Amino acid sequence: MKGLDRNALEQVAEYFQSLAEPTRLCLLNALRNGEMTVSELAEGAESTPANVSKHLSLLAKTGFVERRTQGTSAYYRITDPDIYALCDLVCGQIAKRLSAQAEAHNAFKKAARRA
Amino acid sequence: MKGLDRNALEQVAEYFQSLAEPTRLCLLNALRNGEMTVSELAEGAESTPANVSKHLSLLAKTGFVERRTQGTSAYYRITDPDIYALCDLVCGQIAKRLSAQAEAHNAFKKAARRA
DNA sequence: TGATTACTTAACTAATTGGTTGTATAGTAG
DNA sequence: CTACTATACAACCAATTAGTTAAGTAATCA
Repeated sequence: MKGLDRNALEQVAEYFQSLAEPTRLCLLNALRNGEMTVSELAEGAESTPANVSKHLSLLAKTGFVERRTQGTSAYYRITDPDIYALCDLVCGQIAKRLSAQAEAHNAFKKAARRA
Repeated sequence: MKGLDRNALEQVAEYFQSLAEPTRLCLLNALRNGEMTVSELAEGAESTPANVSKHLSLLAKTGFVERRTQGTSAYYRITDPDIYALCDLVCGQIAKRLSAQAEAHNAFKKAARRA
């Protein structure tokens, strides 16, 4: 990520955009355990099949998931498990921030006690 | 990222959302080389100071950058360089996809030649 | 065949967002 | 003080988007 032209930046942004929605993250997280149908995913995500289907087709378009049909059901699965490395990295970043916040909070309380 | 409640998912989504915009990625990329003023960043990103200022305050609010003023200028810098690990990981993912696409493209051409 | 199930998609609404423009603030120079 | 510079911010607009609703498609079963 050094000499990035506008086109490359847009690709990276689109990648992040796919992950910038709680419901989609929930779907990807559910798919950690293997492929699932739309209705199973909808139940797990506490959403409607229509909404989940829309999110899944976006994730399919951007290459995060793949689709397989069997009978009247559509099974979705993760294309490349490496994306979880990304999610875990982000979770680590957020955890780091939260602990930094906690530390700052403690420091503040300490200072308040001194005052 | 296993047992994630709605709140955690929203935090992660917000994190990704901050990175889901080409101009903001451009700013973060420019800040790899150290702190810069708003107008310097605006020039580098081929945007207006007002627009860049808005993006920077979002990045500051979500904790990606920090602000320092000197004279009439505002200098921004990266809070935690570890975010670049994330960006590089994403670039790697995208590169992987592009090469997969290229391979599929070649396979298609090969098949077409055979037909 | 008709009925049911599972999913997709189009149309719509409400909310969000990137960018622009104009105004306000703060520091600096004369 | 005024004038100028750098930045921030509010108001606004156009475009995008998450979610709902209803209609449409495809496979299964009586």
